[in-house]
Amino acid sequence: MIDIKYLREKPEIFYSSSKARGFDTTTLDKFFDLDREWRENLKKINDLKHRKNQITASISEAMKNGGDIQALKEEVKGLNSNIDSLEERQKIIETEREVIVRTIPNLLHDSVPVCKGDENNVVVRHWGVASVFRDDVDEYLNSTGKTGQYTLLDWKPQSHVDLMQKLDLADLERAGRSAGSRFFYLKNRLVKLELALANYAVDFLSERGFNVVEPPYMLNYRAMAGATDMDTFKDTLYKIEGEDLYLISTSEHPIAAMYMDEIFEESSLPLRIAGLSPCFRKEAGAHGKDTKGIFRVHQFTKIEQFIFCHPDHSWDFLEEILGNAEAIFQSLKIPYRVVNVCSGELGNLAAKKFDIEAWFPAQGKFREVVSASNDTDYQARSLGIRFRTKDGNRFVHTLNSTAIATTRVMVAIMENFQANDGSGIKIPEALVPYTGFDFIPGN
RNA sequence: GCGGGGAUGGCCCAGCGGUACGGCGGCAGCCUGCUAAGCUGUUUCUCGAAUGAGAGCGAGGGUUCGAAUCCCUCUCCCCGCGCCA
Repeated sequence: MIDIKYLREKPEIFYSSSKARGFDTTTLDKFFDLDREWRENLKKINDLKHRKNQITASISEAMKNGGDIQALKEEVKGLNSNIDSLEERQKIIETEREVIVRTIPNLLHDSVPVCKGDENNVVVRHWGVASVFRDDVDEYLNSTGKTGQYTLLDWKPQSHVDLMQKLDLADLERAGRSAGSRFFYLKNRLVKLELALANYAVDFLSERGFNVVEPPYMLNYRAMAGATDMDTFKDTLYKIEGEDLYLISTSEHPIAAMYMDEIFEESSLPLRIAGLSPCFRKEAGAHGKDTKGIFRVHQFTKIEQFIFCHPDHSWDFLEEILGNAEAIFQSLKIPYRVVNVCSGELGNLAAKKFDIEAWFPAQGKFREVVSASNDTDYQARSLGIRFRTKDGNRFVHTLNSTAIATTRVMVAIMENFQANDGSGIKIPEALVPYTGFDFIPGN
């Protein structure tokens, strides 16, 4: 959540940031109304309590000296009923204010492009020589500022759905029956490929100073509410019936919550953590999009980068985690572009976000495979994660980025490295030590 | 799941109906040539421009003029027992 004190101090900054995001600023008006009443109420309550404390002390005194205390007792009872009713009102105000404050998005970084839809996303750079079918050349060039390099294909690449069926790598129909749409049974060498990707990402990040963590796959409300926002709750989280537990939608959340209410020594920052977990997502509102295959699914495995750091360095670390993700895709030889995501498309937590979009030759477009965000102190404040300084405790900054979301990367590999006769899929060289094979053949 | 013991400031710990003791660490200052030691003060949150006031003893209720302390419910941790891949 945002800093209430700062909101009181500099309301205009929050109004302009909210406007750029397309966030309804009447919410901010409501906050200030409630906050004013809250402070007035607090003053009254504290004055009454002060009086009560004085009387209580004089009762104590009177009892020692054998004075009369009946009248004093009556006065305290009167004060108590006043205090009770004011505190009841105060609780209501606090709850309402809390609900509102939690919806107020993080302040945008200056470099975030302002927009409504995703049209103003800024392409920062692109990498690789893409395989582009002749009909998709315009799309590819327009998506790379006309400077993207490519190999022209005169044959239409097959979709990953067709490839998986042809090569017996997944069973989607049976998954539909036993679990529902957007689920899958992975099979054979695709399972090995997934394990290889997970292993590869874990090794890659370990070598770059990350501690590897496999987190709980469920969180209680308090941890989840601290690590996420209401949009995530509404649209993506699965709840366990009858328990205070939610299935995680990314290991970002359990890892952020891992240090809930803790205080780091400054010397222990930055703390780099690589999270490995399945991710469960409702994908509400995604009807009609990517209904086939494993591109958009309710359950997938992801290796995530997470960093707790000193506030002065978080923008450097955003470059670091984005760089790590890029290095992974370069090592896999998957062409991609980096996008600076515009204000209207940002989540509430992120002050700035870069997406990496890989080129998918069968779909003929760039699509999101990585999201790298700096949440500044927003998530840390909700979770109470601080570090010690000689001038008191300050909130850390938190950052997160995908390293590898296995399903999407497997789709990218299938689409980019399929043999032109549909006979199989080549495995990127960097993965071969992990898979133990360099090709997925047909039967 | 059953029994027993716990949860107090950054950390350790006392208090067990009269408003949170002491230590360690941190910070500021004093003091010796430096360091160590020693001495003094300070150390959480909220409101307030400020003198200041309020809150805070795992969480939530209750009894009382007054609750860290007594009562009830819950959470988590430790030690046994049970169950278990």
